[in-house]
Amino acid sequence: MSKKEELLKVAENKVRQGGYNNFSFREIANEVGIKSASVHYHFPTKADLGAALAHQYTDAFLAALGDVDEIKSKGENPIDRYTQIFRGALLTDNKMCLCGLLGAQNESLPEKVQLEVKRFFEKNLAWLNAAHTANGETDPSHAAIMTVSLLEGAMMISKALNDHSYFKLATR
Amino acid sequence: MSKKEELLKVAENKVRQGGYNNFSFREIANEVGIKSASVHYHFPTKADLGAALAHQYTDAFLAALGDVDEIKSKGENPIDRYTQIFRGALLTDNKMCLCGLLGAQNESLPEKVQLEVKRFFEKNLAWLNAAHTANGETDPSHAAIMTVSLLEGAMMISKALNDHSYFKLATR
DNA sequence: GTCTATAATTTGATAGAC
DNA sequence: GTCTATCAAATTATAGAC
Repeated sequence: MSKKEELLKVAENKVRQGGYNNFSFREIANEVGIKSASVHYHFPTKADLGAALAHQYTDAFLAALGDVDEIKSKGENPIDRYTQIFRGALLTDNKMCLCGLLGAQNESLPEKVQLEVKRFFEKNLAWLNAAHTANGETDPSHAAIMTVSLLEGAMMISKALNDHSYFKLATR
Repeated sequence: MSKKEELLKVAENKVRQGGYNNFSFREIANEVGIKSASVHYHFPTKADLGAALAHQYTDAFLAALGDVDEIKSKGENPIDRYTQIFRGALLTDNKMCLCGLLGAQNESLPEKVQLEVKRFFEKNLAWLNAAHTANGETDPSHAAIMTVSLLEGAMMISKALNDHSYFKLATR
C-alpha cells in the first residue's frame, strides 16, 4: 500500500469515529511514519484530503454493493445485500458510515467535501431505486428513501447507545 | 436571558451545524459580549458545557413532546406529534438534531457528554414505546426503534443532500 | 517524496485583579 | 461575574533543501 493509500486509510478511521475535525495532518503522518509536511505533497489542503476520502469511500461502497441484476439473477434479494453491507460496516469495523457522519455535519464542511458526500447518497438512492424496482415494489423511489434513512439512523443511534443489538433490532 | 443561557443557545446552534468541535469558548464568548475566560466561570471545562448542552436539549425536547395520555385523550396520534416536532427542528431551525449529530461522533466525545446523549435516546425510546403501546401496536418497542431511526436518518440525509423535500418524503 | 524549519492562528485553560 | 494577561499545545500551511 502506498503512503497515500495508508494516509487515507488511517484518516478514514478517525473521521468515522469523530467526524471531519477528528484527525490532523500531524496525527495521520505519525501513524504512517512520515512528517506532516509530506502529507501536503499528496493532498495540498485538508479539504482535498476530505474530498478524496469521501470519494474513495463511495466508490468502495458501490463496488461492494455490486450489480442489482446480477444479485437478482442469483435469486438473492438486493435489499438484504444492502442491509448486510451496512451491518458489516457497523459490526465489523465498529464505526459509523463515513458519509453519514459527514452528512450530519455538512454545514461546517468545505464545499468540495460536501459535494462528495452528496454524491454518496445520490448513488445509494439510485442503487436502491433499481433494487426496489427489481423487487416489483409499487413506489421504489419512496422505498429507497425509507431504506437508507432507516439504516443510517439505526447506525447513528447504535453508536449513541453504544449497543449493536439496537441496529440488529432495527434491521430484522 | 442570563449570559449562561445565551452561551448555551449560541453553542447549541454551532454544534447542530457542525458537531462538538464546531464552537470554541472564544467564539461563543464574543457572540454574547463577554470574554472567553468568563465562560469558564459558568462551565469549568468544555466537556461540562457540552454535557449541559445535551442535557438541556433533552429536557426541552421532552417538554415539547408532552404527555402521551394527554395527546391521546385529545384524539391526536402521538406518533404524528413526534414526527411534527422532528420536522420543525429541521425545517424551522434548518439544523440537525443536536443529539443525533453528537451520537454519530460519540466515540470522540468526553464521557460526560456521551452519557447525556445516551439519555436523550433512552428517553425518546421510552416515550415512543408508550406512544405505540397507546396506539395498540403489536410490537411497540420495535416500532419505537423504527420510528426514531427513520427520523434521525432522514434528517441526516436531508442535511447531506441539502434538500428538505427529502425529509418530507421520508415522513409522509 | 520526504525532510527541517517555521510562520500565523486558534484552542482550552489558569492566575489573579476588580 | 467579568476582566486582563498569559500559557502551552495544536492546527493548517508554506519555503526550500535533499
